Amino acid sequence: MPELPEVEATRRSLATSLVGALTQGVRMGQALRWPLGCAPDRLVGLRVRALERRSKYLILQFEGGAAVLLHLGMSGSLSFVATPIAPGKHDHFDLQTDRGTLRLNDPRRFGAVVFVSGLDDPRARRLLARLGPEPMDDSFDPKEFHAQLHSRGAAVKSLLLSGALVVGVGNIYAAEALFLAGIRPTTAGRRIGPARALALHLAIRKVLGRAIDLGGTTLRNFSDAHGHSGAYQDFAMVYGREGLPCKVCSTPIRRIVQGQRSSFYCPKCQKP
DNA sequence: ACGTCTACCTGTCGGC
DNA sequence: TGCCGACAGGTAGACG
Repeated sequence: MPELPEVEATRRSLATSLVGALTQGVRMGQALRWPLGCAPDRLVGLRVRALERRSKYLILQFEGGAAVLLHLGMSGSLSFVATPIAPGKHDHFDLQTDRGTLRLNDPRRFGAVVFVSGLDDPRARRLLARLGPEPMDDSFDPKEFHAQLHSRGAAVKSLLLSGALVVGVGNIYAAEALFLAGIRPTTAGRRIGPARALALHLAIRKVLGRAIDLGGTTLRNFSDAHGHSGAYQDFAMVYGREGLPCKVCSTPIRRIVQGQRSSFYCPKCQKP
């Protein structure tokens, strides 16, 4: 589920409730992608200082420097409620605070909750230090983006998903941004000139920005921490629309597989 | 260094 | 009704 807009929607919906809260207890369900990295008790008695986001990781920072990295994987979502109901089959992490309980529900368990003593902790660095630029930051520079694209032979879709050129773009928004930029997902990075690179740079920001404003995309079960669904799926131009007419030119949308993932594109609007 | 593939796990849906 | 395969929003790590 969650790409950058969904993670950001989650962060925004949680920040007010969590910042300043005091942790009081932890409940673990089934194992997630990685072990927590500390005894659960270590998470009790900490004051939340901030809730940040880097790429698709949420970073729950505590006073004193410790932090919890949260990743939602493919199927994770967070909720925050004053008085939680009994945990269900897929509720794998509860963090109880004096203001309510933060709960991670993740049926596929590709998500993760990792405790680190600080952001310079090796475990944190291994996950965060090598990430590409944030799409909405100045560090995501159009000229550098073009230079990186131009130096690679792989398909532009794969390059977007790799997180090396820019982070936060997943399978849905890669398809949507490439449609907006008029570029086929199979186009080799090195075949993309400055003008198309600039168009793609703009398209990535536009698509992600719009999706953030709409609270993300809800395909099956994503919702923010207060249970609100996203609305971006109603505006998708190509994702999940195989065989349906292109909203611009009516040509049927095609689906292909790249790197074991579906890609959707309009063969007329998007040029090789 | 780069590009590609595997593995992790559960649920849902369509076809027979 | 049940079985079976395809597919689903991510990504670290292994391999050539």
